[in-house]
Amino acid sequence: MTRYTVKDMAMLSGVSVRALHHYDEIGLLKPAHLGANGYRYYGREELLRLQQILFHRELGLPLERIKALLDDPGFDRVAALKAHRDKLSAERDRFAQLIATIDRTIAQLNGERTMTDNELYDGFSAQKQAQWEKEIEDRFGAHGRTKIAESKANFAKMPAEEMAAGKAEMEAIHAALAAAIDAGEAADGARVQALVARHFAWVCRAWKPNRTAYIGLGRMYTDSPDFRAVYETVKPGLTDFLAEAMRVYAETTLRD
Amino acid sequence: MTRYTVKDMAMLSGVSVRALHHYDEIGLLKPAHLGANGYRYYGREELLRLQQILFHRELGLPLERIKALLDDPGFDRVAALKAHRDKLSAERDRFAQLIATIDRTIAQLNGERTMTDNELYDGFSAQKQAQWEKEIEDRFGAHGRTKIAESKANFAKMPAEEMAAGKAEMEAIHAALAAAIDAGEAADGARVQALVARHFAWVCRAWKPNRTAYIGLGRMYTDSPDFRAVYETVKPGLTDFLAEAMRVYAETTLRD
DNA sequence: CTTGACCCTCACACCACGTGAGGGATGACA
DNA sequence: TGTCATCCCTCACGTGGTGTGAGGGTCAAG
Repeated sequence: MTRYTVKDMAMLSGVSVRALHHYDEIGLLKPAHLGANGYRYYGREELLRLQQILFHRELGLPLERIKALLDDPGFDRVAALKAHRDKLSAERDRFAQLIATIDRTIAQLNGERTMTDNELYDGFSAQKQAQWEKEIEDRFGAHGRTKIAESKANFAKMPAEEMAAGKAEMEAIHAALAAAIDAGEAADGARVQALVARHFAWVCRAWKPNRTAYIGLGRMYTDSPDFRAVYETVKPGLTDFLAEAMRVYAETTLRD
Repeated sequence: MTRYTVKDMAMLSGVSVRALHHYDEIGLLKPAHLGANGYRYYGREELLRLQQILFHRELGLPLERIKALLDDPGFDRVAALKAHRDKLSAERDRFAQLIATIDRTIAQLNGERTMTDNELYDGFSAQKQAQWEKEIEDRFGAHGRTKIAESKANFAKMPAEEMAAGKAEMEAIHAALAAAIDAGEAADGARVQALVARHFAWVCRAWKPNRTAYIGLGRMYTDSPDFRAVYETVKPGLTDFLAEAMRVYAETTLRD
């Protein structure tokens, strides 16, 4: 029977020895056996549990909740792992997207320098237009895919803590917009416009649109069945409401 | 002149009011003006800085470091973006690794489950599980406690005929290479080169490459995300280590 | 002039560990 | 048989980035 010491576990898993002590303290991961010397000895079962713990921790769940999850007798390991897999691959896609955006931004910064010297505005604007269109395609595809994957999974059941930070922000905005609709607020009202500002800021993380671009994004929300499906599940009427609010925001605060 | 209160900033950025207070306290983000009433008022400048802060924070930088970065007058945007890019791609790779690990775990768990139902999977999963245990034993287990170098030497001497399947042989080589990395051995060292010879023999089962072809295979390992994900799951750094070892092997013992 | 939603400053609580002190156990080698 | 390095333990305080009040002032609308 394999017997791992704390150091072994630490090396195998990458967590610190102190963390393992902590997990023992709070009852999250107890050793299989305690030696007469007081040493902690773990087995294969504990190694697997630790792996589970780490996957959950990766997604930002508090240890207490992880404990509750793993100790739940109705806990399905494979299902949990598959859910993890989906979330991780969504996150990976988001990172890939951010990387692409950064690359383009760097290229743009470099291009801007030579542009001031050369004053080749035409080619630049055409290039930028193409770039922008491509960006929307990228963004659109990834966004829609992750969203649909999420709603296809048990979106309603998912605890708030399990949301990744960026997604949580988007969700928060959607929820606030839905609440605004419920409260009968107008799309051009101050509160809604503040939310749209937040939405704009969120979009700007990956891509900074000008006035027409932002309006175009809103129109894309309304015209695309995929997007519409997603938004309408959050709140009926949200799609058109948001697009209209975005139009107002763009026309009052953005430049072309 | 736009004037944002703490709440405005909080809503726009998604940060809590408390966090803004904290950022003020530590000098990371100070308000543009303080009202006679003591209220914090922020402007567009601060909003932009806050976005920068959040971007860095998302990558896990401590606030102190973010402050130092943003306050550095010689702050190079392009360099910062490139650093971002590197970190993001590292994160993306790490996610890819985790995904691969999850897939393997799921396969393992499924194997355990279907084992009772379907005997076809039985041999496969048992083999894989045994292999996994063996790898761990070799590196850290109570059996091979004598010394890593010893068990590795035995491993290296083990004739290929004793291996049940080609897959097992490959996995054994990977495990031994991982152990070599742990032992701090060099890619051009004798032991590692012996392992690469074994790897070369394995490759030759299906296809006999010449010098450049074998080097190219190594480069393919490093360049292909799929390959990289697999190798990095076995041991971080294994991909590049193996490729380098292959290059040395090819240049010293293969012809063109 | 009230009401409710803001704002402020303390100040203590929290999580998931890091860090170090002080001391025992183990095992390879001289 | 000692020696020395490397493990192991507990105890306990420190840290970062907030959350969560308490206690009290400010502001805009009705």
